[in-house]
Amino acid sequence: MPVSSTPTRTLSTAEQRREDVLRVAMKVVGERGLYGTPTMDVARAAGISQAYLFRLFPTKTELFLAVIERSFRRVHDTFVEAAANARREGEPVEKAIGQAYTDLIQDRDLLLTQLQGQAAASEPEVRAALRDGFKTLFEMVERETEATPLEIQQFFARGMLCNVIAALGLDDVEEHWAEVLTSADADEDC
Amino acid sequence: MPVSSTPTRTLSTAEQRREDVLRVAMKVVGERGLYGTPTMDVARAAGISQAYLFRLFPTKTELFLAVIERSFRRVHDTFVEAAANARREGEPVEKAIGQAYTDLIQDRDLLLTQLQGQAAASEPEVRAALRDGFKTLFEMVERETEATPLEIQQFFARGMLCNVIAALGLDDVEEHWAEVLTSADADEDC
DNA sequence: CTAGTGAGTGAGTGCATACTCACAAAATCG
DNA sequence: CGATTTTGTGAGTATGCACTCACTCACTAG
Repeated sequence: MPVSSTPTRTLSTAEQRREDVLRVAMKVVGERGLYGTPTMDVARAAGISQAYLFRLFPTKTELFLAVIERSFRRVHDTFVEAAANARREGEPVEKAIGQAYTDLIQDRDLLLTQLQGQAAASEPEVRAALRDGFKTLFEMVERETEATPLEIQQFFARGMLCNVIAALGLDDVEEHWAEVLTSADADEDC
Repeated sequence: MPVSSTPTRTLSTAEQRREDVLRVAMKVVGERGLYGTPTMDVARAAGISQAYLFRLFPTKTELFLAVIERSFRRVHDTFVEAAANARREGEPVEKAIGQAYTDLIQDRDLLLTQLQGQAAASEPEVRAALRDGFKTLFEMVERETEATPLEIQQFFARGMLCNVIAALGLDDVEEHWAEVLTSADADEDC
């Protein structure tokens, strides 16, 4: 384990590479999921050989799991940071969370990754990772906000709706039904 | 096209077979989706040869599309029927829809099929079928109920949450977070 | 009966793809 | 410097799977 190395380096460390791979893997895997994405596509997108991809992640499933975990971590960290900021500034945490939320749903890859994870939940390891991710997320929201159980449920429900909005590309559909489903307004007119 | 045939028949008509196949296909396809489900599995589950499966559905994608359409049709018809019944009995349509809803979410295969459809939405034909299904569903709900746009949005959002609850099997998880997410209560205590 | 049609299959074919291995070159260590 | 570790690859292999083809058999019309 090289620790005291010179900063000039043309090769990456494996850890760095893994991180790079995961970032681009979220794009590729988000489209077609665990079963539909050839490892070759991931390798190509990451700019490495397929052989080396398999050295970084010994199995396709493990790569997929890492993608999912990264996806959850991103959501989690974003919320925690927003809440911490709000608290430090003396602003309402609810608002901050709301803002973090609208930031996150801009990230199409993130939403698609979530969806693909759920679709592969028949794989026990994947299901376990998803349950764990949701549990952590849930408890964080419960801890950081004053929201009631019903509100939290609605919060997550809305998140799931965002996933399918991303998958169907409803943002670009200019029809009444699509606009109602995608609308983010809090006001309710009769 | 045999129309005036005797009712004793050991072979099925192709139409009948197709329907049979779709019914069992919802089970199989719901687990692993378009890319993850070998056609052989569907054929075996339906009790026919793979060769004949391909005569009934010329391509795997077309089979998948048929599954999705069937899935949407089931949801649609259930709601329409419930609404019609309620109206005939002079009962509130909202309640009837709510009841139809809780009936539908008992059908795990149906929910999983929906989720798998969404996960395969990068396939243009699939995406088109999903958009069409949602549009039809949306307009039906809008027509049959008095719900506000926000309510309709929440209605669909909750449907999406049900899909992932089914996928993760949260009904069987006896932990606080899972219970809150799966709870169907309308009452909100402080 | 015979001829024709539609249900149904066994046994492939060819290609995609998860995973491996033998090897090269760069970095680091002593 | 040479020895060792670590990043990285080209060229496989073996299996799984979508789709095909040449058939057989059940049924019906005439």
